[in-house]
Amino acid sequence: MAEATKSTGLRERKKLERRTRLADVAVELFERNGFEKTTIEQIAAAADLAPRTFFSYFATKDDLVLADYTDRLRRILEELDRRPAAEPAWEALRSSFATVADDYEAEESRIRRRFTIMATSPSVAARSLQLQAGWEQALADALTRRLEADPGDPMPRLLAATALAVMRASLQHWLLNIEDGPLPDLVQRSFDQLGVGLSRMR
Amino acid sequence: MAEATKSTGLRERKKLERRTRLADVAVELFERNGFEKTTIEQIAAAADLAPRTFFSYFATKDDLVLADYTDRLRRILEELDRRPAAEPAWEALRSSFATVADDYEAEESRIRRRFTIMATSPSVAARSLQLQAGWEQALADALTRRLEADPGDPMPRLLAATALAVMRASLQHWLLNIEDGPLPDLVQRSFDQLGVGLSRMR
DNA sequence: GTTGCAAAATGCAGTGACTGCAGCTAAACT
DNA sequence: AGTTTAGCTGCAGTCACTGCATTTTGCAAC
Repeated sequence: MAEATKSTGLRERKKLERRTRLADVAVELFERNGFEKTTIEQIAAAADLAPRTFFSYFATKDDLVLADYTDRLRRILEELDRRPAAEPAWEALRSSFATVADDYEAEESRIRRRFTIMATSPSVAARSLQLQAGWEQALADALTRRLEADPGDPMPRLLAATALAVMRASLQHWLLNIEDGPLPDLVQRSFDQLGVGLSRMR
Repeated sequence: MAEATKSTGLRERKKLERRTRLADVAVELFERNGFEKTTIEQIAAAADLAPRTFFSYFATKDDLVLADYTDRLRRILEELDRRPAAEPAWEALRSSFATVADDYEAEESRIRRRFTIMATSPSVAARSLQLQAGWEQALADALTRRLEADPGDPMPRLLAATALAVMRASLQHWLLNIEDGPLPDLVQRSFDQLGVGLSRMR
């Protein structure tokens, strides 16, 4: 039972607890008063911390809303690694994103709340896209390794960009038209519709 | 000769001149001193305007770098409208983006300069992506009309998102690997590689 | 349990983007 | 010339975010 509980010490535990507490009270305040009208000072006060301390946990106010993005990317990459090497790249991407779609579906309320905030505060939406651009890079790298392609081959990046675009479009559609069925199905269908041409390669 | 010269009056002409002057001196300052280290005060001074006046021309400092984005979107939409209605959507998109690729190619130095600024100042990159998200919406709307699809049909958005992703990936590849040939060719090829599955629909 | 160390929290004093408001200048119209 | 009005300007203020100096606190060695 080496690292089952990763709370190595009190210090680490407190750190994590403070981070989640900040994110929690922040989202609550955002929903009550709006993102723009909530100041960092208020958030820090609600989390019982000094304003200055906020910035050792989050680089920007935007990041507060997108706290789990890092995990999400890791999840995609893990799933991608788990797919058999013989499987065509587009297939592997489809499966990986389907898994993530399951996660989203399971956390619908959280996702929806975030969507609401993004809809009214452009800076958060912008930051979200910027983080996704980082995902694109990471995905492209992973695909380059997977396909054993040249570092200069544009195909991995093209695949990564397209997959992310499909995911984003599906997510948005799902959030706005929930009657069209569960997200994983939507993602599957979208990937398939694009995939006819792609699944052939490798 | 009603609106051949759209300089209706002195007021309009001055307005336009000031706007371009601001953008010009700003880019110059950005290149010399870096984006972050250039203040709005300096820009206004260099353009011989009051700092407060800057904000009646540009909403944010970021927008200064992306001054021409609106035109670019209009261009894409115009080209799309110009394509024959019988042409499959993916084909039409490919042609439209190829035209824009020509524009980019012709303005390589400007594009490259902007790319450099974006690479070092994340907020500009984020803003750029956010504007592109607006393009996605506009493109999706145009495609919905073109395909006479239901307002709820996810396909137009999927097409729009994918096309933009392809364009972005191609552009980035072109900027980093100029030896791989002209941008329009790259765009064409990328569209084709994805298109096998798509060109069938409509 | 006391002592010494390092990480983290805090306080302070800034910088700079951006906003609202109120007054002024100059273009435009009669 | 006289009036209207769009747009420039100055001023005061808010707030995200930063660097630096200081204090607190978990932790480990003794």
